[in-house]
Amino acid sequence: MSLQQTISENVKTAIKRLYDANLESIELQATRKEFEGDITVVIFPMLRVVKGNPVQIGEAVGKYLVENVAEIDDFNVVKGFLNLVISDIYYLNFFKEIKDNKQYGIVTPSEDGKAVMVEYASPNTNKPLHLGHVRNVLLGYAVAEIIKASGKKVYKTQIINDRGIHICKSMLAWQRFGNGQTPESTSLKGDKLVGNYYVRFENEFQKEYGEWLDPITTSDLYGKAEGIVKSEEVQLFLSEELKSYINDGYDLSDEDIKNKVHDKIIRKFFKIALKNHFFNNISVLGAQAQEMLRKWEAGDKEVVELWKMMNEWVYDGFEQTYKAIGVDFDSYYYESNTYLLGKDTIEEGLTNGVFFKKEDGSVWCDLTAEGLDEKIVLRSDGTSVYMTQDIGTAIQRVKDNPDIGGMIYTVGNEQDYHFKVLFLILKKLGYDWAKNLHHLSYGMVDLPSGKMKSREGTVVDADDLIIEMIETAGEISKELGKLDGYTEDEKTDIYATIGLGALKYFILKVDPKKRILFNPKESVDFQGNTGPFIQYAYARIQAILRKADFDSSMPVTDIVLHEKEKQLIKQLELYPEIIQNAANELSPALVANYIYDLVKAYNSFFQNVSIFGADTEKKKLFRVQLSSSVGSTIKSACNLLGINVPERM
RNA sequence: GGUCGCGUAGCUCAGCUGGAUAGAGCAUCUGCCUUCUAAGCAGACGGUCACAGGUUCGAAUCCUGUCGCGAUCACCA
Repeated sequence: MSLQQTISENVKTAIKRLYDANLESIELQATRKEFEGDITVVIFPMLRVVKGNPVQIGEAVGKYLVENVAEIDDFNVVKGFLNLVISDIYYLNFFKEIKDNKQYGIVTPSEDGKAVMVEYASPNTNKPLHLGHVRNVLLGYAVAEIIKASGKKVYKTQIINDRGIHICKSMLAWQRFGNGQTPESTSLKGDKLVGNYYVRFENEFQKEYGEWLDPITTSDLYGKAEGIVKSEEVQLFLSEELKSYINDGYDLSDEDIKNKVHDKIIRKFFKIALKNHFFNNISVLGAQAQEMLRKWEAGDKEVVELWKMMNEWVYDGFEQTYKAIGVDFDSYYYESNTYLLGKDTIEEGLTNGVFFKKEDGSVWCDLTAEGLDEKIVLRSDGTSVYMTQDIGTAIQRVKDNPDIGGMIYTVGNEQDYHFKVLFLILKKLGYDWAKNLHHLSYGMVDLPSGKMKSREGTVVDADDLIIEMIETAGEISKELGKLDGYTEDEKTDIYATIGLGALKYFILKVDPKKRILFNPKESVDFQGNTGPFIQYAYARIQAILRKADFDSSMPVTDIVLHEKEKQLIKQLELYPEIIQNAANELSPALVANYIYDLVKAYNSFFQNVSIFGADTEKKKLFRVQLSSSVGSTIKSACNLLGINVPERM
């Protein structure tokens, strides 16, 4: 029985004996720093069944507990709070139990238990990975590790969006302007090379579009747009935009200015509204890209070859990035393989009434009863949509891994609605695992200037970012000069550990739901609540352990604990619960914050309590053991976040 | 407009299923390296927890409304 349970039971007994009343539950909390004690019983809730003064009740219960519970040494009552002082013996015994357990806090998955599949990364194969992907990958990986540590089997997977018009754009640009360039011939990472051609396509297309759009008067634009855009949409856009012009101080009572502003807004509107129309119906490049997609779908040999070649380049590039970040996958699913999946399921669903067919032949799912809209699951021409393949892929994944009991999708919060619908449909289809589907929804990573935009060149490239972080770590390290005497290779390793640690912690310490503001100029801190702060504490502990070249394995149970030592043991005590909470909440931030608290407590101990200068041998021994235990807990928790710890820094 | 999420110190964030005087880091200011790594420690300064109601012995936390920011509402993925 845990101490918390013991206390709860005894409080109940005390209330029963003293007041002849029954309590269902007892509220316990850690005692606040400014009061004496370790665990606090909150008296207020008891007032519902016990009539009386909370202070008097507290006194009475406290007295009972001290007399009847061996672990409780003393008590005090402040208002309605009964603060209990727990004996050093309890903490020393607890520490004795965990000090040699390298797996402390981690639950080994049972063989026959259900597995959880975690999907993350999910890149398109036309562009390199950027900061947004970094958050995705770090979150997904960390959540997978945390769930594993909480006692479940985990599969890590991703879905690669390797087909569609966006890929054809890069392919076409490479074909037309590439002159046979390859990653080898250019010494570029494959994803970067392909990304360059995607950008090239966009530039060429914009040129073409601009030429078509520019010489035309606004009245001509209205003519072009007939039947494509509704006039209400134009008006709505106009009135919204006008507001911002008025805010900016434009004087719209002046006819001349008014007309100019109107003209500008109308052009802006049509530039957005007609883009798809232009691409689909007028653009030469657009027609070529679409032709390429048709050929790909028809299995045209040349196109498929090109597609395979360029995708391989991209995959190589991605693998390098994943490796640099330090994440991995157990399986890969490719959209080109899964996009046709799900159709059979739709057919089945039609016969048993989950879906219905409209006159034009398109198939829908009616979710109005659940407060959502109707959702299309099959086009009128019988082809799949996004939803169709996600249904198919989910089912396929369970077929591939029959022990799957649930899945987690790491995808940005812009797709909240999609996953709500997906999970609902899978439930309606009657899969028992559908009740255990979760969308690990996270906020966007934004820049001070707003969203990252590739056209404005504000995308923070993942590889560049990693290199920058490592360089910064190197510079700081050199300034401090603590790694003198290490080889260049060893130094490079340590810089990478620190730079990546800073980046990972920076991203993971924030609640996934919240959006992150990333300022490339200020970049990531190395001081305070940061990755290096934690790594530094670990490195210091290792220095202590290196110096303690004597046998320190003997348990110590008969010393008086220093306040800082007690704090540390209490913090260690929390670790198993933190892992379970983080797994339930799908929140690596809980682990990150836990490590931070643990490290703060250790640093305080380290600077205020002398380890080798302890006044008795036993205390010295104990402090070395405590340091060791804190060190391995830091390492263990950092592992859950994918953060490495250095032996020295 | 409908739906979802967010709003806590100048900035970046904690604050668990409601509990004591709302906590950290950065920034600013004070101290501490001839003793175990100062990427650290000890301290000061800094708050109408967006706003208004409600539930409660007790609300940053739960409920309702308002405001602000973001996302989403395709036979795109």
